[in-house]
Amino acid sequence: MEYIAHDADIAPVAALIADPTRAAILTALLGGRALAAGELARMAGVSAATASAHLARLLDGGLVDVVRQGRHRYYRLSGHDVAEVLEVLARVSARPPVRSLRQSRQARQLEEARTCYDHLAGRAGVGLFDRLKDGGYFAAHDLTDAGERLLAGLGVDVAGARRSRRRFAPECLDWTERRSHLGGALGAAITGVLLERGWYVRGKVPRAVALTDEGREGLSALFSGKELTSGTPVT
Amino acid sequence: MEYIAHDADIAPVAALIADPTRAAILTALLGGRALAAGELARMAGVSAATASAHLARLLDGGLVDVVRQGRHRYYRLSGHDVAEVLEVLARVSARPPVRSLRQSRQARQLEEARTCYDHLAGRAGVGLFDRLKDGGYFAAHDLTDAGERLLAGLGVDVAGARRSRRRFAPECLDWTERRSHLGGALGAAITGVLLERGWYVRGKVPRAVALTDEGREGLSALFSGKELTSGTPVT
DNA sequence: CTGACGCTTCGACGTGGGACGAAATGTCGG
DNA sequence: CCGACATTTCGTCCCACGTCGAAGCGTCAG
Repeated sequence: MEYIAHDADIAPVAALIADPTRAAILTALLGGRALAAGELARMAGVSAATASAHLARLLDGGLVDVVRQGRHRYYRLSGHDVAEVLEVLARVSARPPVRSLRQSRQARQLEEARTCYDHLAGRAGVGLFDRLKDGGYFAAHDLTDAGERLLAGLGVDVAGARRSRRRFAPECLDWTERRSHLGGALGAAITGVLLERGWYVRGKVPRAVALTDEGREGLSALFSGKELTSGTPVT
Repeated sequence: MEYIAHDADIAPVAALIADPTRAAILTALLGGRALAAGELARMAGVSAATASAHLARLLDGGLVDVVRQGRHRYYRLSGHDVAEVLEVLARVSARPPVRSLRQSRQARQLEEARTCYDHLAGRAGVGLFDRLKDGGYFAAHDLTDAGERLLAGLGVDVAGARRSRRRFAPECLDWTERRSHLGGALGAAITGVLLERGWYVRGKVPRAVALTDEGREGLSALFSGKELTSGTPVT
């Protein structure tokens, strides 16, 4: 259960953003225009010397680019991924402490079962994936022979999914459940069949789906009577 | 030219991630499982006391949740947006210093002219938007009367674009040019006409498009002889 | 050539915060 | 009720870093 190696040192970049003055400079630059050092100093409310030191560090860290033009030096964000970091950081920084009732009801619906792009997610997605693994239908990022037969019987075009240019069966980390569900071409193919058969139907809230009675019976029969437990073990 | 108010204090959250020990804890939690305090201390290579202090700060900052279970305390990331921050931060932290020749050639093609979803971006997109504004065809986030006539003559279904549920004419910040181009329903409609007329054709690289000779002439005539300059003024 | 201006480098100062060991709190097994 | 264990709190040390004024480079105007 290894994940893609994405262990770049996060701390140094975060440290660059962590200083209030540098954060002010970066958000000023978020507008997309290149700004002169002096102007940034004024905006951030520090002396030219201080701003210069900060800009040097941001430059060294690769968060900004500089364009020398006459006796001015214009700084700008070094790329759209930097802007993305700032925006996503702003989003979590502005997180409201609590949610309204309406929002929390919708949130609960989405936690139960929803689509993630085109495949099943939420407790339902995680549960389905667990049952595929527990039943010996799926292992090591691929279907077993038993799994191929199971899905063929259900009407899933596994061969077609394999020919697709998408990744076949990547695990997709589910953040309300903090566990993985099945994504990619296979996840989409399975979910397509579930919706066609009417085992799941789309709800009013955009990405929500709901299990129908037929779906409950069908899935139960498919996995030969095992209960679909939806407990949330912490480990 | 105001932007959406998104000026949450970024620095405090960044400061939480900026410490190497806390960053190690957070990335350990990125796997999605809830982990006990002692385990996190071991993973981060610090004493239990130190880890505890860090976890308290992360908790206070709202980056992690805690679940008390017996004499253990299991910590986990507080939401998927936190995970998003970490991942996007990892992406910029791992940025390769230089690009291969092939990549840089493709990058140059894309910088010149490309589609952004369904509308024109890159130098071409920014240039087109500038000429619309400079010619008095577009102002204050909407077409002027002259602009309506200009685009009607070209065959753009402006009325249809207005009826669309998409935003009509939002400015879309272009990160290779660091300037805005035209997006939304209107941007898509215009780009559709440009492609239909063969003024731009799609290139081999996925999102690349290229200006044809007819396109050069047509645009030149449209804007009554003004040159299409592609200089890059910094301000 | 000279003065004005923009920016960076240098030197010195002060504070914030991360590290650990030891002791306190809390929880489980018997 | 009592030891074993997990976790937090407390006290202390110390270094890293943000801040500014002054001095040093470049660049432009005349």
